[in-house]
Amino acid sequence: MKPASASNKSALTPPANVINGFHALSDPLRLQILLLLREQEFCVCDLCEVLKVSQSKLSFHLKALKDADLVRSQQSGRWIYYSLNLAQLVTLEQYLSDFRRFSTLLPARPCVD
Amino acid sequence: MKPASASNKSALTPPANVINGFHALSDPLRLQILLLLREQEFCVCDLCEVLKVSQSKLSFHLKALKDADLVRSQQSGRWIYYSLNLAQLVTLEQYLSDFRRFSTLLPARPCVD
DNA sequence: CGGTTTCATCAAGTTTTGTTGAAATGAATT
DNA sequence: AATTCATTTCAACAAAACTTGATGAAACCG
Repeated sequence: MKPASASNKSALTPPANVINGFHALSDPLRLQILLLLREQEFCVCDLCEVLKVSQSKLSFHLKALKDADLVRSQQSGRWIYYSLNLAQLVTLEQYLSDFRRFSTLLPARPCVD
Repeated sequence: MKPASASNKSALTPPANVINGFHALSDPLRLQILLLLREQEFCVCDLCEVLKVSQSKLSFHLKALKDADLVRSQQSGRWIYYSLNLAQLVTLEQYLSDFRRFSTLLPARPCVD
């Protein structure tokens, strides 16, 4: 067994959905997809045309975004429409904002009582 | 019949520092490093011990964080202290918050003519 | 039914990332 | 200047991510 030492404060493993989320955001094409979806839903073939990429390539990246829960898909006849999942974006935004909130060091902030 | 394709307004390439930033955040060890730096500066050897990883491995990830401008390093004698760069974290947070602000689709919004 | 459209998935190959241990750098100490 | 300590860099390998072209499944149309 492991002693709960005082220096054990922040050995927390970051949540998987956060890791996956940031990874999904770390690709230019995937970010462009998200930028487009910000304005409206898109089916795959329209995204292909707008972004000028092959369908299988797009499918690969849409899967990455979906696995990261950043987009949702919804079938309508032959088409599959992708849309943003704002909730997950907010989750990631929150995670980043917690860095600021819990940080003891603020940049160039004078220390006043 | 195909749905009307959207206007080509947002074909913007996302900025490199954003891409690099999110990539740097997409690794568990790197996030743990940032979590530690949130509380105080650390030299490499202390980080090694706390995180139980080899020095060269840590060095690799610190370089990734530094290239992404998420941390700064500062030499003091033989030691090199790493600290958070909150400004870059705020930049990424802003980028995410813009998704919300500029999004026209709110979740669970009914479609009315 | 047979053919076409839309999309996902697969296999094979390529590129990028990450890991490891050893060697190199560079500042302090003796 | 030799040695020690903290850290980076390197080379070799392993693992993961990405690309490409082909194949397949489901929805639709005539």
